[in-house]
Amino acid sequence: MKNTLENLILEVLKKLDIPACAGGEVKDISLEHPADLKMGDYSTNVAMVCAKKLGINPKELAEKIVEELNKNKIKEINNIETKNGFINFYLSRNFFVDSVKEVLENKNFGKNNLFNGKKVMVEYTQPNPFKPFHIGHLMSNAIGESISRIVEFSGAKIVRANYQGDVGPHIAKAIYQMLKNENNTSSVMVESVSLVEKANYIGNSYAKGNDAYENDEEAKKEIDEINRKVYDRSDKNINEIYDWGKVVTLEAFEEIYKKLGTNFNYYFFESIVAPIGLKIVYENCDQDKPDSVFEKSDGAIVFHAEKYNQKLHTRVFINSKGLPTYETKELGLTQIKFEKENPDLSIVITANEQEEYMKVVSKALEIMNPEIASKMKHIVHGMMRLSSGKMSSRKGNVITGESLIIESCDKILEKIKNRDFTDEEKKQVSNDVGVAALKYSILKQNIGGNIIYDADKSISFEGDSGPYLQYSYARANSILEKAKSENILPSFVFSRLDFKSSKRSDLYIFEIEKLLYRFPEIVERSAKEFAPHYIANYLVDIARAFNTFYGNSKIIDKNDLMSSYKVALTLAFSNVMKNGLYLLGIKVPERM
RNA sequence: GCCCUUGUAGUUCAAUGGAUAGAACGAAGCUCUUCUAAGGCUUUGAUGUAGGUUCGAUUCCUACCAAGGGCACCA
Repeated sequence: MKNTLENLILEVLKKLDIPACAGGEVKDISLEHPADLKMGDYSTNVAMVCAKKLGINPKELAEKIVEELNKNKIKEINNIETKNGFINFYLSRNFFVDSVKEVLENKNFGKNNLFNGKKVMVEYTQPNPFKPFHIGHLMSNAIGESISRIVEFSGAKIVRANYQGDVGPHIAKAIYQMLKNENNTSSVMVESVSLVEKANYIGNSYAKGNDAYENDEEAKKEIDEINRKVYDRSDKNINEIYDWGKVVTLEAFEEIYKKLGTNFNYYFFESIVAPIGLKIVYENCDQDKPDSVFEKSDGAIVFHAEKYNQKLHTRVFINSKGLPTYETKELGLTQIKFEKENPDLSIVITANEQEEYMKVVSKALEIMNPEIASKMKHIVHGMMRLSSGKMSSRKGNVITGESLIIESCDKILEKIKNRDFTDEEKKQVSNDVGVAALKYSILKQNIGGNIIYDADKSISFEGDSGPYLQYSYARANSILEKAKSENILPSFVFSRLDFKSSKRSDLYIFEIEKLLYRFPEIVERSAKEFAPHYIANYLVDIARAFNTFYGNSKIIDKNDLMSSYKVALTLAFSNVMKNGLYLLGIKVPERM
């Protein structure tokens, strides 16, 4: 539709002999949906832009253009008018009814081909064994999963990857603490203890070990020693705890992924990636050559990124003990990704605290392997902070990602306890809705900014929330079932008649129609910008339109000729809502 | 000190350089003998400061102020 209108406008410009604009070389011309539905369905500023070039009155030019446009109006256009220099197009009932029809008939409604034939690898979540699954991992997971689905919906083949630190100081800290509490540790390392308890024990050990590392010189020495032993596997006792703890924490993570709805294709580990990175760095470090990428400095091997871009800074790639840092591991990781899958685009999603490091790593990569570097994309998200000061890591009452999920799900369970569900259904619904509440609160806003998480607010599921969207879907679904039982089938027979723009109940219908056909554009924009929040905001808009319609008119009514079309509209809404929520990684309960 | 990001109703967030800056929460009022009230309908209120570019700036540029992050052997 947009292309059709653009062509019509171009033709008119040619006719009016406005060559400066007719050639299309003016970039400022836009054709878009106006914010206000009263301003029509499409709107263009072409008259204002051209008038400026020609030095004439924009309003007069707009009127001339409208006059020409009206000479051969196509059937999808109802009316064209001009206001304040804008030219507004009003589409006809035919167009809207056909677009609702398309939602029902086209199984691929909403898809686009932005990434057709491309393979895209997305790395996200990245929790570390021996550490708790914290809130940041939850954010990365929600964002990564949603971006994966959106890009997949846009034609790409998606490869989901997770990257985990199975070596390094954090492991040594946890093991140090577990060795100290040997009795407790051995009592946890038995079959009868649940996975959750085991994982909690390890997570708490890490927190205490970390504390000791920072405040106790003796402990620091011991931990450094354990760290070395973890690398070279020279201590039988440590190996035993390490192997056990790694399996336990990874299994606990799998339980969380299951709840969140993620399936990874690859798990990359730092222990595998580190030697590859070391090799790359050593191969590109030669003091005798003036163009050596890496240089020795104070016993470490560093990269002077500021040489290439003064906004960047120097970073250590291999420390003075010969151990690789995060930067070097990242180089190894990237190489392995391209060896295994050779993606057209490789996305890494992390918190924004890693943005500056990544720029340096990416500059080093660019010098050594520009082709791969050009296919890398780093997407950063903000940090989740709690609105109340209740959380304190020192007191040990850290809120983990997992505890947030559990808290949220429990609240839902409480809310639906009197509903007519089996225990199994209750469990399923409370899980789906609880997870939706969290995911939505992460995805509804631009991913770059910090999120202020208010536990109390996320528990109240009103208004702008995941459960609100699910609830709207469940209501629609319940209508569709009732329609089926009363034998009112979706139909378009009376959809083109008897609608009046002056009738309120009809206005509610128009609003849903006007939002429905925009869904594919919204998805495409989300894919182009890797920004799920456009979809989240759109879904709230359409849910609100549907709920208004629902609250103010009766849909199932045997005496109403329009009832079958209203059912068709309800079905179209439920399809779009279902697809939209899928793209956010949110499940849709049929009842709730 | 340098670099990056962010400043929008009381609060949490929207707004591809466009029209009267949208929602939600909160607050006040109304609404279930009718398809799920986790709903619907009213009312209330905002672009950090100072310049610049533009027919038009929340959006782009400059300075300042404020918040967050990063600046060598943690990730």
